[in-house]
Amino acid sequence: MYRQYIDVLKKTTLFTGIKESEMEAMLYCMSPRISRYPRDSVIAIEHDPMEGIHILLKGSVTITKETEDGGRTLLAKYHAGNLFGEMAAFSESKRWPATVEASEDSKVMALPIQNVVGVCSNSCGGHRLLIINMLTILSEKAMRLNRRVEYLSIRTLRGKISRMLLDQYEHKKSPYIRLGMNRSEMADFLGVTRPSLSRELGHMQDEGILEYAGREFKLTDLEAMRMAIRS
Amino acid sequence: MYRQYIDVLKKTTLFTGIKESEMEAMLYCMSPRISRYPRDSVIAIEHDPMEGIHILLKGSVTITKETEDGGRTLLAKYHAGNLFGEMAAFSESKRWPATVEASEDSKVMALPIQNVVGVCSNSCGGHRLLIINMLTILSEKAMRLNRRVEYLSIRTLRGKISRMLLDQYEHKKSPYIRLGMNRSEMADFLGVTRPSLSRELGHMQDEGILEYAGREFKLTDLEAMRMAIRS
DNA sequence: AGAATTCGGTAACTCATGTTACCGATGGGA
DNA sequence: TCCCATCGGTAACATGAGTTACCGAATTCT
Repeated sequence: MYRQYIDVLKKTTLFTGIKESEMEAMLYCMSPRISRYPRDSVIAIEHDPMEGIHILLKGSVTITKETEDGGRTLLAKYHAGNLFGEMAAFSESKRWPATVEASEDSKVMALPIQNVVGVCSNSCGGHRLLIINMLTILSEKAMRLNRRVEYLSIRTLRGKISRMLLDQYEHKKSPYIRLGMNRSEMADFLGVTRPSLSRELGHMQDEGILEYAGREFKLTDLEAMRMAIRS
Repeated sequence: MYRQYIDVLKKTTLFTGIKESEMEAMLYCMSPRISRYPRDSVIAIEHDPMEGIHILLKGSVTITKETEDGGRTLLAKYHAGNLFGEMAAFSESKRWPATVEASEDSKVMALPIQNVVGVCSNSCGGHRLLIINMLTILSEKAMRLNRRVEYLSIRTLRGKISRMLLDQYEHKKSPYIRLGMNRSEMADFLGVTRPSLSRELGHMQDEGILEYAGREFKLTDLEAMRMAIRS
């Protein structure tokens, strides 16, 4: 019954380390609810109570948030194999912090949290791993948010840019960096406007601190970038 | 052996819902490591590998982070009954994201994460609750960080102030608000400088949007505040 | 009581960033 | 082929917020 979904489910970090053979049994054990949503239909509305964590089996969904003036901001877009709602599912309020809509015909698997953390009647061994994975997912999410807070807390635009690129540098150990986002997204991520970002990048290139073209960056003066971060 | 610590441990949300009678057995089951640290000694250094989640049994600790220029920023100060290290303990890297030092003579209980999520040989019932609590703690942390990102992403200072106070208003349903922080901390939280914050608060008071004295605020024009947030 | 420290308001000045608007390059669809 | 949308750079201008410095009030220490 759930076999057809195993390939998609393997993509989520929720099941890393769990054998395929175990997954089907675990799914039965957790009695997921699978729903279809036609394109542009609403999956959940901000403030709605939520029943568990969700895995997108097919299609894609957008996460949006109402702004004060009635507009919308796109927070994220997820594709098949992505997990969502995990942050709020275990929180006190258990309410959706944003609105979720299907941007294509989609299929979603909802796992009630009691069944995720619950005592497994089959006492399946993978369950413990599942919980560890869940903890890891939440930790990583918190760590990412923490990093973002650090970026946003830097007061100068040059500092923010430097911090972001240096982090990539530390990670890849290479001065050649390819970002996974376009300018608008980058500006958004750093909490500045796109023209301001473009201008500052231009200045930094003029000063020989870095070179760039589109999403490709080459860091040429790491010291200058480190300087820029100093509070 | 662990009985003496039960009163402190009850303060942490990690044990909420767990009976005192069960706690002692659970502690044995998790074999915690208890260490003493004299005042001003270092408990953990940024980037060190970590072995688990930590509970402060006695004393107080500071969490600091090195800035690029060799200075330090105080991120938090914890007291007896506080949990720390929970975010990184379950992350991929399992390294301390900041430095922890004892600001008084302190006693710390470290719970290795394998024992926290591990299969309990006594199959103690509280263990499941413990794990749920751990998930809740991480979720709440992520939610708080998320909120902070929202504040920091607002471009205008007036917007940030408004958002922060309106959130309190929604929460308490009262226009009379008492903040749990002083001006410097508030400025830091919003990612601005203290004089800028003071100035803007002054302007808002002049315009009759709010009144304040120290940590006490009275919101008089909610509409104006909502206006200010509009991206 | 006097001194030192912390806290918060204020003011003058500077400048970094937001705003707005326009333009060219690119690429996909009709 | 033309049109239209998206993306990113640029420029002029306005302004919001950082910087620095000072001051008084409240609090704590000696």
